Formats: sequence, structure tokens, C-alpha cells
Amino acid sequence: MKETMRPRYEARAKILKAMAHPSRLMMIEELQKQERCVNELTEMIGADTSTVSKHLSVLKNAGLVTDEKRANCVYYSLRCACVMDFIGCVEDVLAARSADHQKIMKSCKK
Amino acid sequence: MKETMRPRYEARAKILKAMAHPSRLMMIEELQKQERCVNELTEMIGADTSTVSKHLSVLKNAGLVTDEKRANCVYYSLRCACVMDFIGCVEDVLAARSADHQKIMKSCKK
DNA sequence: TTCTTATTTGGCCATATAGCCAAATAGCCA
DNA sequence: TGGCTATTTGGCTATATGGCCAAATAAGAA
Repeated sequence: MKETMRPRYEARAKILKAMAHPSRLMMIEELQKQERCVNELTEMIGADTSTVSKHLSVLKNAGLVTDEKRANCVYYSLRCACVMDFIGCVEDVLAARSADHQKIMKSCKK
Repeated sequence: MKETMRPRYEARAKILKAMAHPSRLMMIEELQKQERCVNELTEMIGADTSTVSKHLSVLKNAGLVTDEKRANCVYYSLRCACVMDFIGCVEDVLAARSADHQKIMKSCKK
């Protein structure tokens, strides 16, 4: 691999990796609608608070969310709305894939 | 988490996870330009053939690439071009992040 | 058939991840 | 201050991942 490009691919991979978890995807989608504190997200996800907290720190570490302490809660919010474009892209891939499947299924029936 | 949505988030996560590796991102980008056999990709990546083969099977498993045996080589190609939209999205995030950084740097100088 | 090249698979090891529980920390409020 | 709530951190275990080497497989070429 061209070594000059390596850091760039690593940076991209880091972002993708941070998103590559069902719970984190769910949180991202929720945070796109509105900011939320750890507690609220924990209820939503249905896992241990510490687990959710760690997921959030993964997202924060990747620069996808920011946090702000207010009152006695820590509110997380999406750092840039463009993250949501991903979801659309993923859905396109899923749609393309299932279209392929259907094509295959149809050709089997013949 | 709403249990009806869980499979959907899992499907999305699977796609993202498959892409979340520097070598695999590089291969995707290359395959978008043209199909390539394992050998060619191996040279490009600079890892063991078996490693590259396993990366390819990850991508195949996620439905991102297809393979076709011709002559004595296995040619891989991108299954749907929309995968490349991702890269654009990731770059947007990276750009937004670095814009934030610069803002912070500027505000520090004042 | 035997050699050769291309690819995949299995084995092994080191490292990373996800999850839970328990403990530490931070800040509000009485 | 002391108690309460929210959150993070540390410790632990189970599992997954990435990498290499070596061996198995597949298919063309001699």
C-alpha cells in the first residue's frame, strides 16, 4: 500500500469502526434528533450504564459526538449532521444487496 | 432498544464493520476503479496473501464484493458502486472535525 | 501425470472488544 | 456535611480480529 496514504485510510477506518456497532448506530440516530444524557440513552439501549458510557466514549474519541455537563447530567450530541449521511449510504448498500437476492431468487424459479 | 429495530441496526453495523479496516478500505477504493485478483491486491497492500484473502472474504461476506474465477485467478469486484459514497461521507466527517480543530486553535491564539 | 501458480483454510498468538459488576468520582440538594 | 443521582473507571471474562506460517486445494501448463 502506498505508504503516504496509510494514515488517511487509518483515519477513515477509525470513523467507520466507531460506528460499527448496533447500539452505537442507534445512539447516533437518536442524537441526530436531539441531545440526550447517558441515562436516557441507557434506557433506550437496555444495557448497563457503564456499557453505554463506554460506547459513548468510543464515539467521542472518534470525534463523532461531543458532551456537555449541565446540571447533574452529561448531555451528548452529534458533532456533525453529515454522520447521518452514512446511514443513508448503508441503506443503499442493503437495498442493492436485497435487490440482488431477489434477482437470484427469481432466476431460480424459472 | 426497540427490539423490532435491532436486526436493522445489526445489518447496518455489519456493513460498517466490514469496511472498518485500512487495508479493506484501500481494496474497496481500488476495486471501484477496476476488478482485481488476489495477487494484485496483495502486492498493493503489502501483506501476506492469506491475510488479503481473508480480508476479501470479509468483504464478500458482507455482500460488498463479488468474486469470479477466470483463467487461474480469482477476480474480485465491487458489488455496488454506492459503497464509494461512504468514503465521501467519511471525508466529510474528517473535514468537519479538522475544521473544528482549527476553530479551537484560532480561539486559543486570541 | 507431475509441476507450478493462485487462492483458501487451519493453527497459533497477540491484541482488541463488549459486556457485566463493583468501586470511584462529581455535583446537586437537604 | 452527608446523602443521592449520574457518570466514569477498573477489573474480569468471553469472544472476535488481524497477522503470519504452513498445509490443503484448484486449475492450468508441461
